[in-house]
Amino acid sequence: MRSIAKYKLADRRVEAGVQLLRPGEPSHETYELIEGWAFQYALFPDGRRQILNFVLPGAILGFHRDNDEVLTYGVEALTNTVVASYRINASDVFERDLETGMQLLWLLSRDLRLAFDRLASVGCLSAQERVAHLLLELFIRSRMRWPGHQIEHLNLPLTQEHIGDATGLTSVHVNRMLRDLGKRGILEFQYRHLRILDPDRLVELAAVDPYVLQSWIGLSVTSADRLETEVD
Amino acid sequence: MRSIAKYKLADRRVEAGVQLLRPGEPSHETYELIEGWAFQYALFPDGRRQILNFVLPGAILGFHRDNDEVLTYGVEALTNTVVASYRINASDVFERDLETGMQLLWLLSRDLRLAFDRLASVGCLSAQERVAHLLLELFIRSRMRWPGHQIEHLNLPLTQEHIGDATGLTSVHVNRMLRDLGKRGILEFQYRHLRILDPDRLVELAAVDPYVLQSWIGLSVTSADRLETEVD
DNA sequence: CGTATTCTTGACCCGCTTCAACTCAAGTGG
DNA sequence: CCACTTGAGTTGAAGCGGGTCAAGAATACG
Repeated sequence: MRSIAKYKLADRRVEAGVQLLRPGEPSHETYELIEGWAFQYALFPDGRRQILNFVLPGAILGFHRDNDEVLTYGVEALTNTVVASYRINASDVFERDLETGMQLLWLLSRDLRLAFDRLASVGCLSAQERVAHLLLELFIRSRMRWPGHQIEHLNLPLTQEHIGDATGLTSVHVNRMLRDLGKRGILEFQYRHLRILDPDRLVELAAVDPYVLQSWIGLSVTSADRLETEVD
Repeated sequence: MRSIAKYKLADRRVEAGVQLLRPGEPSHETYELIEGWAFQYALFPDGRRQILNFVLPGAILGFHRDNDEVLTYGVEALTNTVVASYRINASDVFERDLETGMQLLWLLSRDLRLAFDRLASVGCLSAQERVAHLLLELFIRSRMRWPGHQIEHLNLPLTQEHIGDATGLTSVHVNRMLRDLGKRGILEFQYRHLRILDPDRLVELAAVDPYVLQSWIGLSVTSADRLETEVD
């Protein structure tokens, strides 16, 4: 993220559970997630919540064309995180700076893909398939982001309630599905710790098209590469 | 769409029901929808289909960063349409052309919002609310696009099966919900013809946050404005 | 330690699906 | 002009997947 760094204001530590952005507020600030996990969500009047996307480092949050645009969804820190603030909007970017624009375009197109995948999952699949689908997605994105860790073994900072809110299920039923998946020897998820037992059956159960899978891997790899340049 | 016009190859007539882009194929061509309706969809091995987005004129379809990228979703013409073909990719755009890049960024961010809205709807709402939500969205987008027509009266080229595939319901149950909505005096939808009977109750039933509604209106208006420049 | 989340499990219930039959409109060709 | 076809809409009956409610167990945390 070399190019966007020009617009940087400050780094900030944000604790788990804190609302980075709230729906209904005007978005004056644009954030980049530097460290940790967060998620974007939509809220309904009756209190129901839909998790729209889980956010890993490198993502840009709250970017809009106009600074006084009102946010229609929120962002909450899932773990303790570090975020960078920027003062930036679309006109700034494109008048001055191609590289940044291209990065934003790439990030947006990745998020759109992920949104489409989850929409397809929630709209078409059974409860068990949806849970499998989500965990597979997070496993792959996380693995590509931090390739150093042990195979088929991963810490996911999620409660079963988060999984429920992301898949359109109740946490009670998520629990049953996780238990089933364990009994069937496909995956285990306990104490925020995911272990893939049978990758092939997981991919099949999650009804993930080979091309979709490839695109997840591809986009995550590219994302990591891209972020490497951030260090220098 | 003045700036993107440089990359234009040809206009093409496409009949209703034709697949503009198929999942699994490499995407050599980028299209702009000029006239008519289309929709983007994901397909599962067992034949289930999720409609991801309904596409109105002005949208860019099949745009990717690499020309040999494989498509993970398809596009089908809903009515007879006219599309323009372009030979273009991300590197082209940004190395040469800011204005086009900005348009693409804007279109992508609009599509992401719509995807998030539908995801929230499918994940959280009841069958009746989902149907109301979808029809309200299409009503507003269509109305903003073609503002000339009669109030609260609109032609939507959808079957109940399309509504079902977009909302994650069966067409049978969509039928029952439409019937209910009619009896309750909220809206009528028959013979591809939508009539809003009680806008206020519709907005409330669809659980559309005022800010979301505002953003739909805002983005559609802006879209129309933007597209106006296409003519000159 | 005690307290608060989170997880787990069972019993019951309801919204939506499934299956199936029938209606209705719009062609199409003899 | 009517018989046949085809796709969409309509309605009912029965079953099931997932929700709801509730109570208890496990784990994290101060």
